[in-house]
Amino acid sequence: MSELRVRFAPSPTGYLHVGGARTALFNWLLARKQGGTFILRIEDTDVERSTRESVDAILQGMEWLGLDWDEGPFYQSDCFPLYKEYVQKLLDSGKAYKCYCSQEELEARRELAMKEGRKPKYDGTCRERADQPEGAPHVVRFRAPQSGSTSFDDLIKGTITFPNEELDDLIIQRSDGTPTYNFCVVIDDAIMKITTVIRGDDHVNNTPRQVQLYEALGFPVPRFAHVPMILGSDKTRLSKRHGATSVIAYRDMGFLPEALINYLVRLGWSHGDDEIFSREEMVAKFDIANVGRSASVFNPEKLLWLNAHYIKTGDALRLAKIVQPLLAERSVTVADTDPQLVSAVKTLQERARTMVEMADAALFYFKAPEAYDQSALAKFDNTHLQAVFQAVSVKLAASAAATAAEYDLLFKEICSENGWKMPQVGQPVRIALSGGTQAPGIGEIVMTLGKDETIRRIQRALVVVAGE
RNA sequence: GUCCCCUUCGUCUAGCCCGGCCCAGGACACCGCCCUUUCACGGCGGCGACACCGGUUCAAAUCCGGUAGGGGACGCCA
Repeated sequence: MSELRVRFAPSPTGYLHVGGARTALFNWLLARKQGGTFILRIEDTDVERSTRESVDAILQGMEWLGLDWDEGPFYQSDCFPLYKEYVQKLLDSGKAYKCYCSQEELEARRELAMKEGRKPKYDGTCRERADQPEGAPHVVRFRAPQSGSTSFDDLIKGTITFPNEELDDLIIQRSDGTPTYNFCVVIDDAIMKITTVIRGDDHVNNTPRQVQLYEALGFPVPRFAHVPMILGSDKTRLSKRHGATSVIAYRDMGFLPEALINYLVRLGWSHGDDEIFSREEMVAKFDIANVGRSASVFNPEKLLWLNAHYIKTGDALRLAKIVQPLLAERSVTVADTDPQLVSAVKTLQERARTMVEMADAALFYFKAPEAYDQSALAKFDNTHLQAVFQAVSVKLAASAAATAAEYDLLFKEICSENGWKMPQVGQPVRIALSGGTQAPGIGEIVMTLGKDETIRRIQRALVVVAGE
């Protein structure tokens, strides 16, 4: 039994998007589950469009998601001499030939074919050409079989068969001497001894040509698993106009990597009715056989729900480290291990769906309100407010309470001593402390703020109210 | 146009391979009720789907055929 070797092979022409991330995840999961090897390979044969920035962005995205690779990253651009060797081999054995048709000619023929309702494939003009004009610009084409059919067993979609007439002689080397994608993947996957190719389903049409190439080159054909696409809400291929598609953009919007991973793994794959998966559970339960055959729509609402779940159940110290820089952007300076910050995080874990929401909601803990929600304040008459603030100040100053529960008890006492109902006290105090009406429980706020700061804010509110 | 693939609630999906347990289960969203000092969390309930047509069968979401719809590919991009 041979050991599993899989790879993720993005082309560095943009950031890591959610579709690519899911493909990488499925590869990673299978490798981890079976104790195989996960390889990262950068497909940068298109020198024009490949950039260093994209490579960095992809690496950064993988790292953030915790998808670590065992070998690589390998760059196809480092292997050009190797590809050339194989092109020559094919040329020597007559399995490839030089084609002198110009791009303009090809373009024109393609358009004509389309217009006449024919398949716009290469017409084979140079296939049997005898003369080899010295120094004339040319590409190298693979001499593909023209009859019969080519098929492969897809681990997800089952057996797929293509009639060979549908496949034309694809270009394996450009006129500038660089190799093309379909040729390089085959060489690389063969040389890296990839046993299972897991990739997006937009590649199924390429697969029969690649199978022919493997055979022509004398390489064993790997197994294939084509995972369905991720679509936008209008059921077309997911793109920028559907909103964010970059993995890093989700990080910046305050999503936790485990939430995105959990969301992605459930998109197209399932394990009964399970929804929440830890990394370990995913690895243990993942099976390519349970990947669905149809495309799925990316649903940001569900991602948000998952994110809320992971914030709710996450470790407060770790979350504090994540909000801290967000707070800094909002000009709040606090150490990420500051007990007050950790306490603030704890009071917000059940209320924030993203870390950005948490940062915004935490602001009031570190900045006393500059203004109060007037319409909320207007629900109470001025003398009542003054009486409440007065009573709270006095009671607090004399109290030894320190926990949220003890503070809650203290507010209950204030209520019973003055014949007030809880909302009559809680709401004004909440406004005095946070400026608004939407905040954690009073006891939690007071505990997080500390007794002294609480009294200061109450006093200030008293002055403002009394001055009106 | 040609080829390839796909089709269960609005969305993600279970069930389909090995027909009956499915007048189809779970989750997100939505609606309602409860909990409650605000906002949330949570609990309970509701709404809501087998694309269509035909066949096989005592019985079909499940098997077979066709139709329609959707997606993808058709590049000296990957």
